[in-house]
Amino acid sequence: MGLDDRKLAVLRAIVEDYVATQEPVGSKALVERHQLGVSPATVRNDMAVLEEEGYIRQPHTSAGRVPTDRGYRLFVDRLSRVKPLSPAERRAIERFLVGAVDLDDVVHRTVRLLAQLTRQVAVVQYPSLARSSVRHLELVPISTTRLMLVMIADTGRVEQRLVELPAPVPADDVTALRRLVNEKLVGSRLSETPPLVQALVEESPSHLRPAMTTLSTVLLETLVERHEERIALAGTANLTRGGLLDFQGSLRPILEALEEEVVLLKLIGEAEPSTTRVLIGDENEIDNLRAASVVSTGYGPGATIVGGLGVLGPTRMDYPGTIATVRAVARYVGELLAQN
Amino acid sequence: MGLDDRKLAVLRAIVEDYVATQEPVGSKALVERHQLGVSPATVRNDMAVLEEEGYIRQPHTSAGRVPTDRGYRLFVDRLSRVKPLSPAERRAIERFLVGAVDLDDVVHRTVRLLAQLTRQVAVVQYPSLARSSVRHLELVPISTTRLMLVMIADTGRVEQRLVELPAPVPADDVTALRRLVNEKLVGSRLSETPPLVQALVEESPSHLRPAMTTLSTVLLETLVERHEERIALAGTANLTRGGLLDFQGSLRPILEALEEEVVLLKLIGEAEPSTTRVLIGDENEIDNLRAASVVSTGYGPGATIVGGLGVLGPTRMDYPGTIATVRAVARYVGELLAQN
DNA sequence: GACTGGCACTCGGTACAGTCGAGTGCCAGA
DNA sequence: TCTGGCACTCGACTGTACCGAGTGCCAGTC
Repeated sequence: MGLDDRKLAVLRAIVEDYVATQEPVGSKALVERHQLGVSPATVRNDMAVLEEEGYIRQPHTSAGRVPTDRGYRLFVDRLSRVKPLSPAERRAIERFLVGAVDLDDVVHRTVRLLAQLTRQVAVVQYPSLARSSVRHLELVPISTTRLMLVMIADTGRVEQRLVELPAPVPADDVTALRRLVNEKLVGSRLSETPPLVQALVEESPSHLRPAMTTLSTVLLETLVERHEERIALAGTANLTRGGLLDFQGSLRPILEALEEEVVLLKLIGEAEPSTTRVLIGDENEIDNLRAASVVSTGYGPGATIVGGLGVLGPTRMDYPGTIATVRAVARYVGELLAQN
Repeated sequence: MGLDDRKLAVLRAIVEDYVATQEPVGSKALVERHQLGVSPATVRNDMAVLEEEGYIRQPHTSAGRVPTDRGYRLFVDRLSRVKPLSPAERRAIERFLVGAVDLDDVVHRTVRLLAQLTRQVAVVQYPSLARSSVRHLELVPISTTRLMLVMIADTGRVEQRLVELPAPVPADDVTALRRLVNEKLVGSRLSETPPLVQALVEESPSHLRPAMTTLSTVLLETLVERHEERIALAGTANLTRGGLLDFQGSLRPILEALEEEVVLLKLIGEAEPSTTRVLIGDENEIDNLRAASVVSTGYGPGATIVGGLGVLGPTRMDYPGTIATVRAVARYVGELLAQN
């Protein structure tokens, strides 16, 4: 049972109108606003088919039609025309991102920009440590038995951990430790460090062995294994746009999900190069977000991906516009990172 | 026109009942639930006086009474009895905060704990740089003309900035710079550094002068002047408790305000030692938060204050319980910080 | 003078009936 | 295959009536 071109055009028109007006759209309004070249009655027949196929549905008998998740999916996959960014948006992006002083700043600006442009909830993942390389490791003595380990990654991320040494370590030894770890680890990807760290312990002179052992434990455990991912969020106030119509009036589950970093990471962290992922309503694995859609993509300097970013909004969302914006922002951020 | 003891008891009963039930409380229900020892008619007379004085009001003619902001204020100042923490809460606090590995971790755990215990929106300010001292400054060469400046503060905060040097600086000079800044600045409070930094530039050998000048600019501008405050937030989902009754159904302004770091800082950042500040509804200077109350206090190791924390909720809030929890959490966090 | 019981009154909430109109499905005809 | 027409459905809105919680007031009592 194929859908001919006109039926697809009808679906597209329904999606576009519903997204714009937020009201179920009827056959009459449809022919008035779009040049379909047929009468309302014909459109009604098409609608009946579309409904049977599960692309649209009627909220109640005497109302217009509303797209289903499946309808949005078809729309996104086959019907939406790419919407180029307006010059104003383009300018906004550039203006927003120049002058960022450090990574924190870049991420914060980006997430706000994204929230503002899409008028939805924006999420930006910090460059993943798993995808970073070590640029420098610093050991700062806090007391004789305590070191602050500072790792600077090539992506700009800086992580610090307190290391409790088993025994006091003199300043000279700290210098030696610093030299050793830097020689061995600088330049390598964090995901590849475990064997290197192992070797580091084995190769270190015996008087440094105990300290190096604790140090390596901290390194492995906190930086590599449970690789600390960070997330920035903005625009939650946008959830309240459209009154209580979106999310059927229960913001609760959405807000709860947004507080779980793990959930957010799942949403936007699994980015693949140069694809933009769109999850619509039910397609979402997280129950709390079944009423929402997510548009996400990866970003990074050049062609490599170091993290993800995206937005979350009602299924009734301007997909073409949102996709365009998300992509554009990701590209700009990538360029920005490439400069450093 | 003094309020005698019974009128105060009536006000207290109204506040307690309204907070518990979220429904306007009438004279009859009041005498049933509290041992006031008088008849409903008498209570009604008292209520009339309380209303005249602006402590309570009637949402509509045929309804019970509801406390006004002024009523809550009186309640908080003179009527509420301190509510000791339950052992369960006490245990929760301890359990939640042990095992924190670094400052980020402490702050995140704290803000979640606070949100969970009070069932409201929790805000925790990172230890303020203005109130921190320099523990160590590190310069990491990124390229010949770029340094990463890492400052470790005694409060555990670690800040990094990229420094663009006017001309290439050899490794030896970086070492010299590092030694100079550390000698001069370690141990001093950030708020007191400007004259020291000035001296640093003037005293530095001429071949280091240009680099030191840029370095000092970065130091002053980004770390001292617009001293970067950081904030953690949790529990926004709690805003949706109590349906749409609180905040008269418009979460919007609240969510917007919560996204503004400046606003949050104003709320909880102006902490004075050992006081717990309670801002009720209208008392709040921020228009968007006129429908909310804020309970905040300072925290820090020992008696010193390094930052603020607090919660935000509906004016209809369990003030005694919230105040007790906020204080307790602040105390525990202080102890935790003192250990480092 | 302070408290109480009684009573009339107010007014939001709910239930119900009636009307309106947008939108549909179906069918006969072009 | 499309179209115009028509009967039908059902949510939204309006107006009415009623109930009851809660009040204010007043006369009476301690």
